[in-house]
Amino acid sequence: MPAIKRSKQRDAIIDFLSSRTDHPTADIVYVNIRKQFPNISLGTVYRNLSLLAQLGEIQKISTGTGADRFDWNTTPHYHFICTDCGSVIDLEVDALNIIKDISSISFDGQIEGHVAYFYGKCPECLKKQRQAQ
Amino acid sequence: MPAIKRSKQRDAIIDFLSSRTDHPTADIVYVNIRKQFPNISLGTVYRNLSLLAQLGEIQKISTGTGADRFDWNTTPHYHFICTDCGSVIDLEVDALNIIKDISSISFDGQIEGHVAYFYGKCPECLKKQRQAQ
DNA sequence: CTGCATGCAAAAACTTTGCACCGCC
DNA sequence: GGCGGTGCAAAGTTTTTGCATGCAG
Repeated sequence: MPAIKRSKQRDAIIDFLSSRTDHPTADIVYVNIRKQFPNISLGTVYRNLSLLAQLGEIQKISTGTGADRFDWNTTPHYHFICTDCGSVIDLEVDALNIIKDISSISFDGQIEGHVAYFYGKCPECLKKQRQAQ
Repeated sequence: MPAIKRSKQRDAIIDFLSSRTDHPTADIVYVNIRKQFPNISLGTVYRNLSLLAQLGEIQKISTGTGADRFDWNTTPHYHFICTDCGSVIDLEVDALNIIKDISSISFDGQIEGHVAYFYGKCPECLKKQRQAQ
């Protein structure tokens, strides 16, 4: 594999992601990095996000609705996706329990990782719903 | 919401899905249904798959790589996705354990459902890997 | 009849890629 | 200078949608 050289654009992408906890899409990253690098291209953003995800420096989240999102928080945790507004929120769940469940699975293949998404209504949308009644 | 009328095309899609356990993509459904309805359009396939998923009659699986897949098996179960060949395999895990974990999550929103994907190498690819060595 | 479902095609949404150029080591 | 990264644009992939027509209830 080719050597990896540092670049200002990639640094800026990491900086931006580390400043957010709301799991931005590639396009949101692009729009924001443009404030600093007006000439950066969407292709570069995608290339770097893919690279960083492969390196394990960020996490890619496929919500199943709309564009993929990216999370700088690589510690084991899970995601909640609001079915009303689409926002993605970190969940603190003890991964150990789920990992214990995995070890009990009878499966001939080799399980190397897992992701879990929880769906429902986020606190914001719950509040709005109650107000509307 | 509008009333739902039965259609031969939708019936055929359900029939096809119920005959498979390999979680076909919309395109695979399309190609196969065309044997029976040569004039069916991809749009109709997508419309019906979305509808059925909303009704809870099938399950949509966003693997994060390539097109979404659809599963006729709506009983609680999880999916294994092979990182080598992309195949999707049903996993028999006791959902109750995971649901117990969920109830212990401290979260102000309302969790209504969850999905989990497990990644790794499927039995087939493991075998090939061993043979190649 | 009424209006939902379909076929068709265009377009939208999202992501990847080829290529020439730029800049770091 | 060599090689990886970038910008730009084109193309690829997957999914949605507008509209006229067809068919179920």
